[in-house]
Amino acid sequence: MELKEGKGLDVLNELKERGFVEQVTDEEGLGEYLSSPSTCYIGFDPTADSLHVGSLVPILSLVHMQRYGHRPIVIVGGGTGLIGDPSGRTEMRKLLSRDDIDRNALGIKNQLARFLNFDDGKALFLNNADWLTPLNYIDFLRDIGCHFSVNRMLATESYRMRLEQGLTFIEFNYMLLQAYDFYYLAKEYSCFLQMGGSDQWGNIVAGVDLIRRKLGKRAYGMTFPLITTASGSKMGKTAQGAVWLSEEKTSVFDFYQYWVNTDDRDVVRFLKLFTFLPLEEIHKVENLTGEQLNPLKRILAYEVTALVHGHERAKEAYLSACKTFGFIEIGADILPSSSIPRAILDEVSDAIPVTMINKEKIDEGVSIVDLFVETGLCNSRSAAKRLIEQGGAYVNDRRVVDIHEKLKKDLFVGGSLLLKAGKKRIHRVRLE
RNA sequence: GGAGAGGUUCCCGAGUGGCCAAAGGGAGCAGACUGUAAAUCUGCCGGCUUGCGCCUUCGGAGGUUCGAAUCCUCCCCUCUCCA
Repeated sequence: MELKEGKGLDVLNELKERGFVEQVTDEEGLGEYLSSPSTCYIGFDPTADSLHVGSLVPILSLVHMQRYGHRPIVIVGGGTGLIGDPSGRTEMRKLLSRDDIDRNALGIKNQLARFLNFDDGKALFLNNADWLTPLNYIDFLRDIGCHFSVNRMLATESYRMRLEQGLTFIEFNYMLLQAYDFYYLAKEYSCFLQMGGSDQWGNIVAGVDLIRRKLGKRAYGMTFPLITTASGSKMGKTAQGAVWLSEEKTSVFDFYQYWVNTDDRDVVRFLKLFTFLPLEEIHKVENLTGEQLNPLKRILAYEVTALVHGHERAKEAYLSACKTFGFIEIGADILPSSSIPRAILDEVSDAIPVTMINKEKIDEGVSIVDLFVETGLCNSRSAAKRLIEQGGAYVNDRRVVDIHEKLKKDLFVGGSLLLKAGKKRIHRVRLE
């Protein structure tokens, strides 16, 4: 990963131009802070063992920081995860066990290692359980609690919406703990910038205040906008659930497809947010409309997939999609920095998710309905039948009309067969 | 601890003894149209079944009844007011 030369304002400007910045506590001061190599941090909740598309913005902001020579710190909330952040929630979070949290933290760390360089302390991965669990309740109240005004806490957006629903005391403490994290990092790691989602504003500001009071130093906060799609839904949510960054949870092909299916209105915005393609190049394609956006969508999908899964896997997904949806020439002048293959390649690569099936089973013929269920393309046999009745089921690109159809061996061309649910969801079945 | 209100299928939300697998909306899925877009239109949208139909569901457990999401009892949970 190449390093960028530049002053603090440059990172800030790049982040702003790319749409990463919602709010900053003190823009001028922050610019100054970032004018020399500095440290910044973001906390991630260990609520699952994988991050999803929604976490991409925070992750990539840290990557930008590292590229400009700053030191990102990732905090995994091993301690705060035991509490549960009420921000942006209308219901209390499910409390996780310690084991769950530890396992999730590990998964998250492995994923982040794909994005950030953790060598030689260029980025740090810390677990706040290390300093939160040893805290003594009485000491904490006296040292930290005395700096917080309940009146002001209640006035914050994050708590106000919860006051209608009910808020437990354990959750009410979350803000103090996160503020303490920031204070601790400022003290121990000279980290004076915290970033986070817009729902974190209250927690971040609390930390900034605490640092001022305890250390007499100036700290900064920055929040990212909540990224929604043009049609109004949250990023990374589909009927199947979240779009995950881990291959086990969301196949590379599906991941790629998620991005190709981006709404027209979002394409340029997403190129800025989710790829590292130079802004000058993106500016040049900003005015493309209609069908011309298709190459951009493919590039967007390719680039994001490459960031998350690597170029090889991205290429496979891209070529698999081309096989199904057709190849279009992507001009060399369109976003030239992208390494998407621009010529027709006839490599035999395949990123379509695969299910293996026992050979013996096929001999007596396997029911088409069962196969759709087994591959996960349908949730139940009823759903599979419905799909067929509605004409959305395909075997090797032939529409299935009969619910009772049994698939025989001869349909397995070269030992494999292609199932489609609708026009976009594809699955391969191989004999073993 | 006391008083009241409430917990319905993915979400919101109707339903107060049979016509309820449960209105309506949203989300989602499929089809048509397209550009793997959006919008629109049509259909679907608990499970099993070719189908007649059968099974499971209305916070939980019991009960009344030929029959319960609807009535009764106990329990759990949430909210509001009071302490």
